[in-house]
Amino acid sequence: MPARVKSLTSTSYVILGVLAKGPRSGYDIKTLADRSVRFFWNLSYSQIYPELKNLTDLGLVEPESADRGDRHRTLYRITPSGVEALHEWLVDAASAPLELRDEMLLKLFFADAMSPQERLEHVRAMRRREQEIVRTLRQIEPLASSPQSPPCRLHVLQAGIGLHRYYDEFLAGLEKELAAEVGDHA
Amino acid sequence: MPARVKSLTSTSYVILGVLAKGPRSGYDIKTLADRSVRFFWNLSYSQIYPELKNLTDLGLVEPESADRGDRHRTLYRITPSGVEALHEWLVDAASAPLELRDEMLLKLFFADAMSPQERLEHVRAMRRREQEIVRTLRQIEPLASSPQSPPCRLHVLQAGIGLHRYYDEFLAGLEKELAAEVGDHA
DNA sequence: TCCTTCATGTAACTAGTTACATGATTAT
DNA sequence: ATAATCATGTAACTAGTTACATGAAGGA
Repeated sequence: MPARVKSLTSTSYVILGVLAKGPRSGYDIKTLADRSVRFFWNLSYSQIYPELKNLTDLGLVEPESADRGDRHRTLYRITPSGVEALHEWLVDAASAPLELRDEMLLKLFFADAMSPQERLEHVRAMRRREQEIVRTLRQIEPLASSPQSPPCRLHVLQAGIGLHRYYDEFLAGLEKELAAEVGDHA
Repeated sequence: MPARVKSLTSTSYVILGVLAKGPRSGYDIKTLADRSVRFFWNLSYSQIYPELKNLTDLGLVEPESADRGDRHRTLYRITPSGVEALHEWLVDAASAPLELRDEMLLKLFFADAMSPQERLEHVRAMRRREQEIVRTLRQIEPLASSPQSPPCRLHVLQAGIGLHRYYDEFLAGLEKELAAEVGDHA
């Protein structure tokens, strides 16, 4: 008797999508997700392990023991039903909304309650953050450019790099404007 | 004896930020947020009303009855402690991470399991979504450009418009590439 | 009369984060 | 030795969504 089974969420499909390339452990899934989808869909261990159980109950993945010495390890393999479920989700054209949450942009929105100097410092902090994200994404680029990796992976990475570069450039314009106001040309 | 008080979240500060302009009802806060911060920080009634109580317990806002006829109505006014709390949050330079969640980008990431035609259709759906967001944001522009509105409001709106326009342009390039592949020049 | 807007809230659920807990293997 | 990586999970909490529930005022 299977445990009460939950329906699938985007997180479930991320896991199925990763497993579509071959059997992986929960740990592998986390590592791979951190190097790819993390920037627009983050996963944590406390979501992955329970979800692997749920997918097993639904017959969409199958666990297989793959211990290495005393270290116990379970690989999960996607089943034909799993492949089917993944494909159904993929081709569903229902347009999900983009969700953006940016506390720093929120602060910028209320920045009239800050001094011009504080505003300027805030925009600079935002720029540092964006530049850091771009650096991180660029480090992944060689992986996504390899011939084993399908082109869509690189497309998505380039979208991410482009968006964060655009954001930084926008903030650069704003920084200039605010710096002129303050008389700070650092 | 105040109820158990929760500490402040970004959502609390959005409410304080709105109330900094003057007393508002929960309903007003929702309406204003929907026309401004919604695109990078969404609020729902079921967050607003309990949070107004919490902020009251903390002494950061004060309720005042402002019934209109038989329709009962409570306005909340920010207190000096509330203004202080808002300012402390604003100037805290701790760089919060940007959170982006985009299920459609997720599908694009796994698009190698789709046919080229399906991929193309997906990118077109994404473009329609981005164009719709840009249209909505542009409708807000006159409000944010008015002299009563501080410049930071307009800056944030322009950041949003720019980002979504950039996203659409990126997808346009991708669409072109995929259309050439499929031999579809619609 | 009927629809929209104004107005306030709760209950139940779903999703996600953080902290905790453990221990083997591999590289330095 | 010891630090990093591999490996798996739970418990408690926090945040957020969806559905429900109600009703007055104002405009068409």
